[in-house]
Amino acid sequence: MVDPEERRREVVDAVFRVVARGGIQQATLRNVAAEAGLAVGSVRHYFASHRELLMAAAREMVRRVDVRVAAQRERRHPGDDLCLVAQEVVGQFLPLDSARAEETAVWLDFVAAARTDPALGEIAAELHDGLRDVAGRLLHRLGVDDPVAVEHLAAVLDGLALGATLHPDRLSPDTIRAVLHRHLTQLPGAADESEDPDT
Amino acid sequence: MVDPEERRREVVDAVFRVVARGGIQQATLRNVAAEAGLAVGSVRHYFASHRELLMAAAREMVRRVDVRVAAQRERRHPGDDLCLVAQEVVGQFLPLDSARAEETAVWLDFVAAARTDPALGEIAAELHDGLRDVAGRLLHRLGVDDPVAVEHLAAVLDGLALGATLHPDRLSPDTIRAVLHRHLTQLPGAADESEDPDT
DNA sequence: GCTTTTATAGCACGACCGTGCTACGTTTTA
DNA sequence: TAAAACGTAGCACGGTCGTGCTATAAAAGC
Repeated sequence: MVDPEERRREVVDAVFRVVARGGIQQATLRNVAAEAGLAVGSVRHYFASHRELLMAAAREMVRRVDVRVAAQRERRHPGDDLCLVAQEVVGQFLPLDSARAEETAVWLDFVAAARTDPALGEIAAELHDGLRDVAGRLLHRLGVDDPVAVEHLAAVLDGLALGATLHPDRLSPDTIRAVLHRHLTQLPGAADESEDPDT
Repeated sequence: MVDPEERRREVVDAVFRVVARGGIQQATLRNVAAEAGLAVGSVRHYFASHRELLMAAAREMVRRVDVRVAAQRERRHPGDDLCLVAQEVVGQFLPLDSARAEETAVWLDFVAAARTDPALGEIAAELHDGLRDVAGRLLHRLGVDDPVAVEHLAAVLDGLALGATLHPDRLSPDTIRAVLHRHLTQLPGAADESEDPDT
């Protein structure tokens, strides 16, 4: 009758809502089941354990980011201003609207939990690698190939996400955009051509 | 004959160790008491409730950062290379050695928890304001007064702390220093800082 | 038809939690 | 010296948690 795949997604969505509202420690089976409108036993029919539920949610987070990056890659055009494109791409990871603010909040809780949870840590590492990959590709297109620059940009993105999630009143979307613009326009070697003929 | 002040500090230290090892959700009264070598009732003699214990720990975190900043301010000399001084000051907030790595890990858990805990949130806001204050003062000394630059530097610091805490194997202290150096030497409007101590 | 699998729900157990309360030496005070 | 305060410890209660297990109705397969 019901698509198991969809039920799982519904439950994972419930996890996201619960975590966004009350933190990851509130993501108990009972709370998630109530949020999803199910009984605890029903949730456990789809997720064998609490841990598995949380890992599924983490993986879904990774998937959503991947989808977003792919969509952004589709949308770009060769004639666009590279710097503007870059801002849009990295903006996908930042809480510039309420939907992404919620996602970022969940992200923060998960990565913090990942520090002391090896299983989650693996997934968090995937997330971070993905971010660095995007940053690296972006910088390469801008003519910057310094690996330090990649870490630099990644740090700015993480820092902005963290700051805006923790203190949204002091780090508005406009300020985020300003910092982003500042960072991208100050890249050295962006205008001149230090082309690498290896690719 | 024990100094109550010192007992409290010992217990708070135990909190830090427990959080660093297993995350903030492991900082239960029982775990902290065991780590401190006390009974639960004894801990509760100094901290009326679990919440109060955690808030005391958070406040102690703020205090330590303040102490560190003050100490750094003492140490600087007028003739020093401003950029190097800046790196040292700002490095006080980053996990460049194991002690600070532990502190940063605890910091991450606390600020993540602060998102959904108003009491902790207030303390976390203090922390963030302090960081921005230091960043602003530093940039001012370097001849930069752009408020966006302050947010930019603060974001880099937060991002580096987060990245190094979550993935210490991929973001080594050397890399952190490189990113920091990169950020500080690329500041626009900063006078050329190399070997000209008498300005 | 009948049987097997699936979806949903609920109960009960053991573990851990914060906390109110009491007990009992030891130190300080009057 | 008697009394009050302090430091330390522990018990017990009510609550929440994950989870093993069972029940039951609906769907799927034969």
